[in-house]
Amino acid sequence: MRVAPDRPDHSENVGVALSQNPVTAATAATVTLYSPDGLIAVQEEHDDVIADVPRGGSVVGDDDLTSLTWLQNNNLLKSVHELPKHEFIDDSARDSTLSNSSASITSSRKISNQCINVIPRLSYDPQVHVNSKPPFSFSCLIFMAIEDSDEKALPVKDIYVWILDHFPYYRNAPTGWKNSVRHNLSLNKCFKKVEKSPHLGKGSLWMVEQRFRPCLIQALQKTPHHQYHKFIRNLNINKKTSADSTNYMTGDKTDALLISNNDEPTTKKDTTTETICIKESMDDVDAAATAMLVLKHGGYSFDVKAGNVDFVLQNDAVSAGGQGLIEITSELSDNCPNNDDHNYGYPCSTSTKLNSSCDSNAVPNEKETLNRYWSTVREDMEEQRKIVEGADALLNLAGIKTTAHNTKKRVASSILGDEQRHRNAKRSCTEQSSLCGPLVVRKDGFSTDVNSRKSITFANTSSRSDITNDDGIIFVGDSTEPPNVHRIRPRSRASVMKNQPQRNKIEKRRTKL
DNA sequence: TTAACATTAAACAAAT
DNA sequence: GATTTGTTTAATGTTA
Ligand SMILES: [Mg+2]
Repeated sequence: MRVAPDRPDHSENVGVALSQNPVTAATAATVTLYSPDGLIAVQEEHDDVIADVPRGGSVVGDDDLTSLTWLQNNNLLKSVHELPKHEFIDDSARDSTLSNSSASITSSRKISNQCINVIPRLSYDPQVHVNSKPPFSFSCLIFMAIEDSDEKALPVKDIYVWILDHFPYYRNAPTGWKNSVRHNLSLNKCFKKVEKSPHLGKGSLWMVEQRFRPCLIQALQKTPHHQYHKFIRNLNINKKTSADSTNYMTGDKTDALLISNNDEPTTKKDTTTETICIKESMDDVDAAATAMLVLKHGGYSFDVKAGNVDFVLQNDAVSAGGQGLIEITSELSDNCPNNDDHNYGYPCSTSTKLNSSCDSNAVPNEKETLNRYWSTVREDMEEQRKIVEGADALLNLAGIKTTAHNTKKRVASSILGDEQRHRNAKRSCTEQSSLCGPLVVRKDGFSTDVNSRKSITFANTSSRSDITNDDGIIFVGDSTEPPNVHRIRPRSRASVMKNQPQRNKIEKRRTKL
């Protein structure tokens, strides 16, 4: 008999989730911008500005990526206990804060008369705000836990323990979170299983898949209110962690470890040219070429610095946007292999916004440090570029197709593009259509995602005789791959109904007129 | 509005 | 046999 997951009633637990959205407000703000060439621009803007007011007086954006704290600390070795405990304002306290918020705003920021919707920077302390759900996603939590371990690997049990230790919220949370952790470990490509010797207990160890590490870092950086470096003892953002296989094999506790051999960079769903290239080449390319291929395509040595490198080259003239942001296109983004379902794709989108403001709490010679940093970054980039070029040449000689000179990789294939268009066009129609979709037979092996709200879009293609047979079966795709068959599920009634209030509203207004 | 991202629940199998 | 671990599907919420 199965025991249903325990779901304690926590109706009395008045937990407050951190707001995910920065509060915006019309303000007059002085924004200090730092760019790679060391230029400092001071902007006086009347605009909607993120009301994220830092301690210490200057304006810091929603992440510290460009702050010196971030750049300088290869080893962001901070204790969670360093977190201040008094500035966090949860939603319950927010209302009262709003009325006198201007008192909390530092001198660098003048609040216009109309502005009321500003709250001071939140400083979240998980040890104190035990009723607030941590702002970190499960992947981030897992990542932090693993990174914080000596071996850079943990069994699930220890991941639980780490999370409980660092985020006591989960002590009283519904037990489902453990399920979520396991779910995430399992589904998320960023985490891989590593076998360990049986006598070490049940289950496997879990590690971070190196090539996805930058994505996880980026996800951390994007976490609102993140202070992740305070949770991780040794998050070395500039290097591939040394604790991959080698560290493992020699570690005290783990000398019987074996790296699982099913941690291929590709899964059955992985249809990217990038990974396909790698997979196909493994058999018939010599080791050197393969290594270079890995180097090139995987970015497996992949690190934040590499990402920044490209950013510099691509953005020699970095422009400061009107919102106090420098918009960049980072190679980091492109290198994050995140296009597959269940990549749990970390926010490695095509463009990344780095908040370019600086923290006045940073060390005094920050400008110099930044300049130094960027110059080494340029050097590194040039070196890397040469290696990549070499790899391309070698691989082309070996008859391996590369995406040389194509840093913008994985542009959606035409098939996907078509699908996308189909979906875009059909999804809205589908909402009104029958709640019972036909059977879809996919021949192309593309998305095996049976998420109804994606797949059902094909239902409306039933009017197309070219892809629909008499049984109402729809065929999609034209490759010779074995078909994936699934029955399209309808969009749930609840989901459909969700849009109802709005329609009513519109209708009401119309009749009023 | 949409796809992508994320969370939660749960069924189920295998390992311990 | 019970519990833990791991995989998978489903439903739905959230974000850009
Ligand atoms: Mg995984």
